[in-house]
Amino acid sequence: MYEAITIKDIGKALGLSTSTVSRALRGSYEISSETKKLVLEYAEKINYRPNPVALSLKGRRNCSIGVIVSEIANNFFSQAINGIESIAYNRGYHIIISQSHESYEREVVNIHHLASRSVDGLLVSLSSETKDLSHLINLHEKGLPIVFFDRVTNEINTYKVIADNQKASYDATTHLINKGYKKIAHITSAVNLSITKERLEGYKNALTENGIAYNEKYVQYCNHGGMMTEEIEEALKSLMAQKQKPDAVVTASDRITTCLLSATKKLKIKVPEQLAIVGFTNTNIPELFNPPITTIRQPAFEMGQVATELLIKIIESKRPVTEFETKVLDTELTVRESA
Amino acid sequence: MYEAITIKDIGKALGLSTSTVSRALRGSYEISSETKKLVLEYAEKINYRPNPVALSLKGRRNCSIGVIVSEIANNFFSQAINGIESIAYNRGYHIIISQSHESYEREVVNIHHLASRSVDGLLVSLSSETKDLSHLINLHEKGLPIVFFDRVTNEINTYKVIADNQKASYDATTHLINKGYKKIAHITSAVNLSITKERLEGYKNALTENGIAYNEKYVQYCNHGGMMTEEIEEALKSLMAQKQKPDAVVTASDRITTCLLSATKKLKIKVPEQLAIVGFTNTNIPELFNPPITTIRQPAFEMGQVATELLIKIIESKRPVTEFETKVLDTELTVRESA
DNA sequence: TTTAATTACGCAAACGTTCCCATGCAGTTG
DNA sequence: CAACTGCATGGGAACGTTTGCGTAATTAAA
Repeated sequence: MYEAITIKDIGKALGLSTSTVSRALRGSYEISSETKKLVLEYAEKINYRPNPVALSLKGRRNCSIGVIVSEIANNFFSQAINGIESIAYNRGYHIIISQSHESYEREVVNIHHLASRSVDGLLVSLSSETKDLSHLINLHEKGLPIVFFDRVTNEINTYKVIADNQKASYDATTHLINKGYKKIAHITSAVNLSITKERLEGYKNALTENGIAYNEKYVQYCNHGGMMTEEIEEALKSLMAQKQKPDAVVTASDRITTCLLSATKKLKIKVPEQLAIVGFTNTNIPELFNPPITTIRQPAFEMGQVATELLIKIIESKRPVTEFETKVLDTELTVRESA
Repeated sequence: MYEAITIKDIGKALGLSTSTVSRALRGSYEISSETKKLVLEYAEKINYRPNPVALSLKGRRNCSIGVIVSEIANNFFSQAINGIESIAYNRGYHIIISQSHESYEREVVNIHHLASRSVDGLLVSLSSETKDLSHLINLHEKGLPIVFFDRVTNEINTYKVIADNQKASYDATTHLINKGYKKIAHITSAVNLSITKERLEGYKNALTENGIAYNEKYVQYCNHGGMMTEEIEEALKSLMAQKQKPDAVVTASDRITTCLLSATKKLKIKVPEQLAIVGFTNTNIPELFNPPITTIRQPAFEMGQVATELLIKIIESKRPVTEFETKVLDTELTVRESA
């Protein structure tokens, strides 16, 4: 279709073999500086670009990183992606973004696609449906560098970057308790996600430490993570239908928080009078909501940056990396009118 | 790195040549049905996946579509991408997303990267800095299918998908006029974008048709399209510093609208008492803002879908497509309290 | 029975690049 | 002057796949 300029064309034009041209372009010490200069200048002139597909076939790095998240249309992830890109761009890497839409099947398909297009590494935030990790374990065992962020797993030993979810929801819950709320509910994501567990843990700890009994009925899991508004609405209805209506709620994700606010409006529940809300969200405009919303903000951009740095570190490491750690970044609780 | 299963492995295991295996997998008529069955079953069994990199090298389609937008962290674009993906996924295409961050340079680099990874086609929404289109013209002339959406150009003859921007901002402006506002400002994106021109046109038309003089000073261009909050704040300050302060404003993009609302809060300008606002935005939660905001909503998801269908149509067309059209989709004005 | 057609398969080139292994030549050493 | 070294370069295989062409075996037609 496009007849791109190849190394052969250069060779032909200059009366050199392809091997010489290839070496000259890579600056091999074997090539005389005159020839190098000649080749380099000519290549520059005709605007030669090596064909990355051919490079991939030869098994060389192609300086691209695959990113898979559940949903781009989500403040947290889009900010994280911007962080990823900010580092990748500086280090000469391209990023290829893919979405799982919280579907296990799509996650598998997309990860295979990325791997088979021979990205040099993968930045992964798991879908909420994912329980079986064999697709990733396979790739990891074959040596593909992988770094997890936000939604991680401990079935794979590699670098992970997460927010201090446990502490964040502990603080949020404690804040509510200190404000005098006693019947605090928790609306959270799919039960098997790492973030769900961590956030639930913090919530529980805060309750028990303050002598409030943990009530299972106050915890609502949303398997679609807020992608479906009905789900949140159901959760809210189910909470408000209980004999002991909760007077506050800690929400565990970006979409859940905004959807919940929407749902309270729809069901005419007054915030914070009837129900106080403090939620995880990375919206840029929490103060514009009615009421301005008390938020737990994750350092999304920074998480993306850190994850990318770690990934590139593995990719560029001469020897296989075997010592990994999990970076835990601080969150930020900002109190506004909703709680 | 990963030793994937190749066609050779299958051949070796089955005592067949690679060509036979290849043909059997593609269902060639030259291969006996027994052999086909044998190969197919074995391939299935060992979970063979053709190497897309090798396929690309051979110049075959690889069923992937490159998408470039200015910014993912933008309701309009993330919804459009979801629309793109919904079609692509059904038709067996993968999408590779890239951001220009409104930078011409990044747009060029990323488009080259996508093209050189031999995507089958490109879905493009131009960056606000882009004036020179030679990078795209080149690819287009070489036969790479390209469809533009939202931010288009008429320098390239291909399919385009846009919202009816002219009508949308005409309607919005008319709505303000009907509400009694007379001093209507317009905060918009970079001056050279197609959407900017179209939206400005509608704004102007509404004014003149209602006997209101068009005032150049009431139009503020934001070259970063709302990516920088300061820019919007400056625009607002500059408007409010005029002798004849505007009493209403039509904002021309997602980020501009929310940033403007933020800025009014910061500068303690009451909406809609001191300044009415109606804006283009695709936020899912316009009713949650304070005040609930009057919006012009673009059919982002649908635009993505239509653009993708058209692109795949070009990609899969046997003969070169030469007749193109520009699809114009309706927008939706929803009146809320901000105007 | 000979010849032609058909079927079912293999060989090898090609895509663009890298890289190991020559090869030729100049200069140096003994 | 033979043997070696170092240098600059070329030849060609390899990566995984497709595909044009060739060909053996079988079958059908003459």
